[in-house]
Amino acid sequence: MTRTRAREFPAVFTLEERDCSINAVRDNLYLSQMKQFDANLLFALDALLETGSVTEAAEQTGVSVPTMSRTLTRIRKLIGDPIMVQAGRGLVATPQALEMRARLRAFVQEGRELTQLASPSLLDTARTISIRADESFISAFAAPIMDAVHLVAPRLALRFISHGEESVGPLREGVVDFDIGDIKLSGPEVKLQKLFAAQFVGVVRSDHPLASSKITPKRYVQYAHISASRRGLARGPIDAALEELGLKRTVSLSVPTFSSALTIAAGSDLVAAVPEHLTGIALKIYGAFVFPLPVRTPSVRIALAWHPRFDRDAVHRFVRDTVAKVCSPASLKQGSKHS
DNA sequence: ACCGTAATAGGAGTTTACCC
DNA sequence: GGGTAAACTCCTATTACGGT
Repeated sequence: MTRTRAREFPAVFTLEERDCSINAVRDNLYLSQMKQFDANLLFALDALLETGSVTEAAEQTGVSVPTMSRTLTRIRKLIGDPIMVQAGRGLVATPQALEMRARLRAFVQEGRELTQLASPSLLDTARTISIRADESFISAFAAPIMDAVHLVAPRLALRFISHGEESVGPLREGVVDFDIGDIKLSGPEVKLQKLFAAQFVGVVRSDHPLASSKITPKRYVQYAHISASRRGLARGPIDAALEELGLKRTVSLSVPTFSSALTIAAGSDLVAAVPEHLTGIALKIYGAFVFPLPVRTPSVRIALAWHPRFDRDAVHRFVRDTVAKVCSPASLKQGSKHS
């Protein structure tokens, strides 16, 4: 496997392309050269030719003088030429070394560029990151996340897609970079980071009669409700909590998303319950009245999930950190206050 | 196998002693 | 005083050795 690759890109491994033809690769001589080859030798030789001194080349490359001296010995053996010979206190390059110099420079330059490619600057990275999230999360966080991302990585594009069926497949294949929501996935193929615990709040239009005085469970059930459920379910944790108090609400309308429930509630007599992170939008855009639910409902743990194979990816890490910052409880508090 | 420390070898520049 | 050779010093490369 490795040998096949070496045959495909022989020029990377030696300075003499003519000796690295497919025929030469088949040659035992080339294979024995491959065994001795170390790309660092060429970086060292470049420093030696540039400085004309073992001492300075050692300093430049961060090794001791004896190490550089031994490296020069290895280079001499590999190339079969003295490469640099004593001239007074220093060394001078042999004609063969001088002949190699220009190509060596190009090799070193290319090597440096390649290693820089491995750790790209976020400023220059052009890439699209796909995030699968619930629509309420997208409404509340897509814009602030994008703003925070673009402060550091202006060429990164974010693609939010609606929350479909949860599975590891898309994460593994890179079709989806992140999954955000009440993640049920677990196992070695999923990395999780908790973002926040989402509580539900009630929303009505600003001049709704419910907003005129203290909202008790009894008053809460006196008005017709709108429920948000992707699967069209009219019953949820709120109904269960009310039932414990011997109360029952009337759900007159059921819609698939929290955003539409919010929009409809803000322009009707209906009472909606939406995740707390939509409070900002409810207040700022709709001028709605937002209130704590009069019954206790369990909070939903919102987490960020990704596949371990992207764990060390610099862009992934940056987006993860940014999402976590934007969604931190401190940011959420500030966001609600500002709205 | 590779690295660093210490010792060694060798070349060049500087200083000093000696001779004219 | 000036030129020359020997001694000394400094710098650099190499090698031996031990540690990781």
